[in-house]
Amino acid sequence: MNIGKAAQKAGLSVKTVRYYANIGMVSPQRNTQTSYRDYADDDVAKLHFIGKARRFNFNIEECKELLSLYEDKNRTRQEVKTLTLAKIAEIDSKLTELTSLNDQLQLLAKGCKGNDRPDCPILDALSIKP
Amino acid sequence: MNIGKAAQKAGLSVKTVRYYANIGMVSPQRNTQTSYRDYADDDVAKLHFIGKARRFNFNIEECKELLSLYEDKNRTRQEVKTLTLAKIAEIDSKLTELTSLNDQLQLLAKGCKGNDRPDCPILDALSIKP
DNA sequence: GGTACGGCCTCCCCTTGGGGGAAAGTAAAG
DNA sequence: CTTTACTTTCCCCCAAGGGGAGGCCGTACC
Repeated sequence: MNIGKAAQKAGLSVKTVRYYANIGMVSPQRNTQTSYRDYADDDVAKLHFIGKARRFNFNIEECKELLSLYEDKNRTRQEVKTLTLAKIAEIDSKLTELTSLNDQLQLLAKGCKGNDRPDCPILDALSIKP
Repeated sequence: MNIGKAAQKAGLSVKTVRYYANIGMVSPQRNTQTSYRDYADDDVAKLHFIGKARRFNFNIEECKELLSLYEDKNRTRQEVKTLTLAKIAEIDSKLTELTSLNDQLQLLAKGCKGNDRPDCPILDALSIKP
């Protein structure tokens, strides 16, 4: 099937699917006459897999790894689990950082009356030297 | 003072400070002979302010707004507080998203024994169509 | 006076993960 | 046959700088 259909089936944009082809992540056959990309069901399954992994915050490089594990019948669960645990740790650290940021901003906002006076404790806080 | 000293005082890299000058966020005087940038204490204070706001996850455009409020003696607290609350909401939504992601990955990892068997519930989950 | 070293300048390419759009070929429908 | 929709390649764009080349500038040292 053509790229438009494949993209639609996989729930991705045509641009995205073409990008994945360009970086060699999902390489469809080519129609020798028109040079249109020709996606097999198997390709669409891969695209779908990648889309889901991306939504799980795996980046392109990690998606490539997962995909090669997905295609490798000799893979072990260990390899996949390691990648997943690393991703969890990464998200955890991001969560910690954002939570702390949120707390600090909440404190700032709380200290500010939000009226039309020109003095502002938020700006003051941003001005203080470390 | 030269850019190196200014960057050091503000806790930023020289590249970053030069970038801020290029986009017109902090525009130092120029030495007419050497064309070296010449940072006043006031410029350094602004750089410092920006650095802190960036660490609070404000992006460049938002930093520009905050900076203009910072420099505007007629500003109101309301404007600053509005920006801050918007940033809090943004971070909140990111937190929600990441938390949900984390939960789902935890579930996947828990369902996987992580041994050397080739079948893998994580990959299976990524393969399921929506 | 020369020279070695470090700081500064501009300019250009690189990053992530695609988006937007132009120019041109192709397919399907009226 | 013409219009419209789809596809192709190609190029530029985003944020927020990082890395490095090639060329001035200034100073410390011999």
